[in-house]
Amino acid sequence: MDSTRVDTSLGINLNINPSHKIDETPKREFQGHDCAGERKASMNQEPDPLIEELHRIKTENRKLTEMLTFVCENYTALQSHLMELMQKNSENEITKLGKRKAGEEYNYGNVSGINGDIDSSCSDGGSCKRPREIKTNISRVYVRTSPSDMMSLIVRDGYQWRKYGQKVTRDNPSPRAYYKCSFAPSCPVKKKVQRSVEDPSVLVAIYEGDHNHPQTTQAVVSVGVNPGSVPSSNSIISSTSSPTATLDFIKPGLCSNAKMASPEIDSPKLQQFLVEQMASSLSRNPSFTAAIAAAYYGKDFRT
DNA sequence: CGTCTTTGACCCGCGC
DNA sequence: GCGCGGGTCAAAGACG
Ligand SMILES: [Zn+2]
Repeated sequence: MDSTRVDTSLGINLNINPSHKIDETPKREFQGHDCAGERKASMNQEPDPLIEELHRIKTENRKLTEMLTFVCENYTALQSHLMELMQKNSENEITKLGKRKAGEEYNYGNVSGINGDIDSSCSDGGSCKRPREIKTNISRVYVRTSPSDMMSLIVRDGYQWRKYGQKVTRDNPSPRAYYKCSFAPSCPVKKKVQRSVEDPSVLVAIYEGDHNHPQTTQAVVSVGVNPGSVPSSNSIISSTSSPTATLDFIKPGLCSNAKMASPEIDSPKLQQFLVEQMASSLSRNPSFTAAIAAAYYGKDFRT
């Protein structure tokens, strides 16, 4: 039950309640052990208030768990966004010469959707054929695998995929696998999975498009508590202090779809508020970006 | 028997 | 035009 392991050691000021009620966070209930004295005091009386309080604590605990799940979800999404920004910065600095060499080291990131596809209209007058429109949003996810499935090239993300190709690429000794969603053609999502050049225990999954259906296997959006149903437990590399925080796979693009899966978490407006707040808090901290980069490379230089 | 994986062939864009 | 590299197709096989 260490659902508190994803602690916000980054100093993120998470105002879950917009009305600054953060002071009455039920830390006391969360600790659980220190309630002994309190319970002993109330043991002399009838057990009704005790049960009542227990119930309340249970509810609160569940609420907190949900909130934690949600926060981690947003955290992952934000991280991907940060990767995107960092990649853009790197590309600007590196310019374009030696783009193949640059691609080896700086191709992490997340080109999520809104790529400025300006000038999609045919300015040329006549044939406006654009066979490869990039309207699908592409997201890149790094997944650490256990050394046992070193050659499986499988990322368990809750969806069902059908492999339709595998190629050996130029810059990477490990092959790249091509997957389509099993719901194709109704669901046009594709993904590419390849091992990282730097760290062969890290899989790089590139997703294109959004699913228009729920996940086929549940028990994926679990935080901290791993139900053990996933044998090849993949874990996203996402933390600054510990090299691998086992946030099970959450795709940033799914946040819009996942709101039907978690309808009780208030409103999407609050979600956006949370994301924005986290973004501002994180982007204000310059060492965070460096730490993220370090975490993505599996190294651990703490300033 | 249906579904998924494997794997060589094929296609297409790009640089020369 | 040609070669190269990345992406996809589809026949054959594996698997349940
Ligand atoms: Zn799908």
